[in-house]
Amino acid sequence: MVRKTNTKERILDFIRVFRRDKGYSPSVREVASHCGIKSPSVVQYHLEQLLEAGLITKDKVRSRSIGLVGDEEGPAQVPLLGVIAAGQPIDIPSVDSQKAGHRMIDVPRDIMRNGRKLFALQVRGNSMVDAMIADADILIMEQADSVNNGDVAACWLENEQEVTLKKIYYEKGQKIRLQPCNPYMLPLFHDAANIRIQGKVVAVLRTKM
Amino acid sequence: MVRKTNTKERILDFIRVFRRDKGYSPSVREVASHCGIKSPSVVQYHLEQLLEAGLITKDKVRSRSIGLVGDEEGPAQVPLLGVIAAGQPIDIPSVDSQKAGHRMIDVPRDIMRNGRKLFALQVRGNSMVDAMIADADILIMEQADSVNNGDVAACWLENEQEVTLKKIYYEKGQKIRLQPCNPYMLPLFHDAANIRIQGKVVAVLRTKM
DNA sequence: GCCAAAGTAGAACAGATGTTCTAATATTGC
DNA sequence: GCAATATTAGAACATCTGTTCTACTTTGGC
Repeated sequence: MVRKTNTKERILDFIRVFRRDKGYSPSVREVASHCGIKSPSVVQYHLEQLLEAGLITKDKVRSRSIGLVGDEEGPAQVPLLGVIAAGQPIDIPSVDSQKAGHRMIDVPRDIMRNGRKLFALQVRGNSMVDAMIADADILIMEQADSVNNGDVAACWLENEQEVTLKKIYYEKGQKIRLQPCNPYMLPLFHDAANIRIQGKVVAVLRTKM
Repeated sequence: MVRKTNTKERILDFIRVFRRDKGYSPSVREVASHCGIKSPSVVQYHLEQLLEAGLITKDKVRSRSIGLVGDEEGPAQVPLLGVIAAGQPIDIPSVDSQKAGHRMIDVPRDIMRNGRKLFALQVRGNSMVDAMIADADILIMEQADSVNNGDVAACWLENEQEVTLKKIYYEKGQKIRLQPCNPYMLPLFHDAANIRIQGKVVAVLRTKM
């Protein structure tokens, strides 16, 4: 099966962007069509379970009556947990503690998908120009110990004692290919043992120009 | 006839409470029923006029697609007006026309300050790596013919026939210094006459990693 | 491999829904 | 009162839409 992401997640995501975009909910068949599903009954099948799980609301028989729970309102913000620089590992004090006076960073709504644990780090220095990331940029990251091939991740390199931001590809023989985001630069190869994934980069914001 | 309030007002009021209550819009016949109207065509008749007057939005044929304008505290979004690439000038079709089916881009709330006319352009190609901007990045821009020293602007270079993104510094003698955002790169100098400012870059978003 | 469970596809149906057309009725300006 | 305009009704239609049912395929545990 090629499908990587969960069908229910894709459905939720589609409903979210559709609603945000159009102001009303998609029909069952529109969901099917945009999520690569061939039959409305399949959508119905998943909607019933999402309803049971309390993730959506929905009136019987009413068209376009799907609602998302706990979605709207409340500004889209993530806590700024610290600084990321080349020479020091990321110290994440526990993402949940947003109570502690962390500055909150405004982010685009559409990256706040179903309860992902997101946080922000501010880049210090110019060590990541090879990842097209400038001094003072804000990285929006998701907590993760491991990532999928092609994801951009923040990695701590044990031997080098430094943080780097690269696309991750798992290769044969416990090797990991670190591919710079800048397409003009060449990849590095490391032993998996040398690399500690510290989080997955979801977005980059540059608002101070 | 006993009807005291205007029919259009009653329709608008009903749509408003219905949406607030249910989270989606009523159907034409539901409007009719709750507003004491006997025929869906009458509702259609009034909806057309409300649409013309710009008081509601509505997609043709889509059920329950009525939206109220200026109501619910729209999410922070700006219209994606087009593409920006090295070899072609930016063609901005008029920032106001957000009605035309432009895709709307979610942006951080805090960049939407005091009614600035913002729009978004998607970067195509890798011609702006020197500005730390990657392919597919989203530029959030503000309409502007001129900028202040140090602002990052999109400039059209007449002689070279290309778009570039640089920090702008006005120097003596009608010269303009174009300073790359990448601190490792050297500035260019141009005659002011060769440069047409096309907009000021407010932010850069990179959400597809 | 085997089996149960989960997921997908397709068809079919009843009712909902937006739309259009024509005709009737009410309102307004003169 | 009269005519022009605005509004309302009703019917009819094509399509959209939610729902249900059955059958088929994939997945995961053993």
